Amino acid sequence: MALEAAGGPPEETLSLWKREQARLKAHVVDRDTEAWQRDPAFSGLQRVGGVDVSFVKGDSVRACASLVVLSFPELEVVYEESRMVSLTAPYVSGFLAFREVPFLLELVQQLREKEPGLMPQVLLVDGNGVLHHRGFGVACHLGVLTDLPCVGVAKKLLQVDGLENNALHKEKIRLLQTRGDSFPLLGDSGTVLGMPTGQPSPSLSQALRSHDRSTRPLYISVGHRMSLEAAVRLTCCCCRFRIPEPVRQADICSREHIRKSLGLPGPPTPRSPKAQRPVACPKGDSGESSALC
DNA sequence: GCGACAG
DNA sequence: ATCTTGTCGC
Repeated sequence: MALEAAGGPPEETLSLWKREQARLKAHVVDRDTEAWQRDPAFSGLQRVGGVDVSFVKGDSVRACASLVVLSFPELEVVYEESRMVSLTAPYVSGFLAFREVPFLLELVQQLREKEPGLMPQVLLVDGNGVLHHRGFGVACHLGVLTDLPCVGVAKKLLQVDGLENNALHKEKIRLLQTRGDSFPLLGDSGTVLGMPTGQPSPSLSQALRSHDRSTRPLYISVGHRMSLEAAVRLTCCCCRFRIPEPVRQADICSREHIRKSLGLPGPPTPRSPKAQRPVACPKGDSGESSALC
């Protein structure tokens, strides 16, 4: 029947999607637009949002989209909303936004209507920003459509623009010693490649060690309305563990929602005997890396 | 044919 | 993304 399970979306669809990405890309702002973004302590920043989509195990359609808002710098959840959704678009590398963004957008709009005072001042998005085949990943996409500052936070390196997770890259990762350490991801487009409209695209992404006890880096890239420097610094300030709290809480939230909606076994009440501590941020520089908070 | 492939 | 308990370590 009308199942395209075999080879993914038809070429025609991908072509439309590419055009849409190119159109929206023109609206991306890859620099700081807010005063707090340039402040060494992020003074003025009070709410950081996170979004995520989790999936139902054996189901390729049902999923749960979540939006959470955390106070800053305490990182306490002040808002959370989850919604079961029916996915329409399949996952295709380079087109993640067409699968997830429509639902995330709905969550943001719902918040805008019902609790405008809790609107986050920035969104951490699970996935890439400008570190993308065409320089327009899901974090850019959501950023432009919501006009909110966004940061792309990916757990794996998307090997585009000549970037490779090879021995040299792994060696650079090994040199990241403490949280806040990072190195720039330099693609080929710095020379001639890159986008048609003559976008120079200098390193707009970095590999970041987000936690002292985590070897695997995060790949941070500009989403919208924020500089890479601020994006990396902010991400680090949001990390109690390897994954920044806003994204981590959104993930927990969506998975929990799925469990409930499936009427599953009792949720193991996670005891929290410890009082939560405010987040401490990285200290002075080391080599090419820098981080202040 | 082979390798790559954010979530 | 998801499949998964116990386990090793601080």
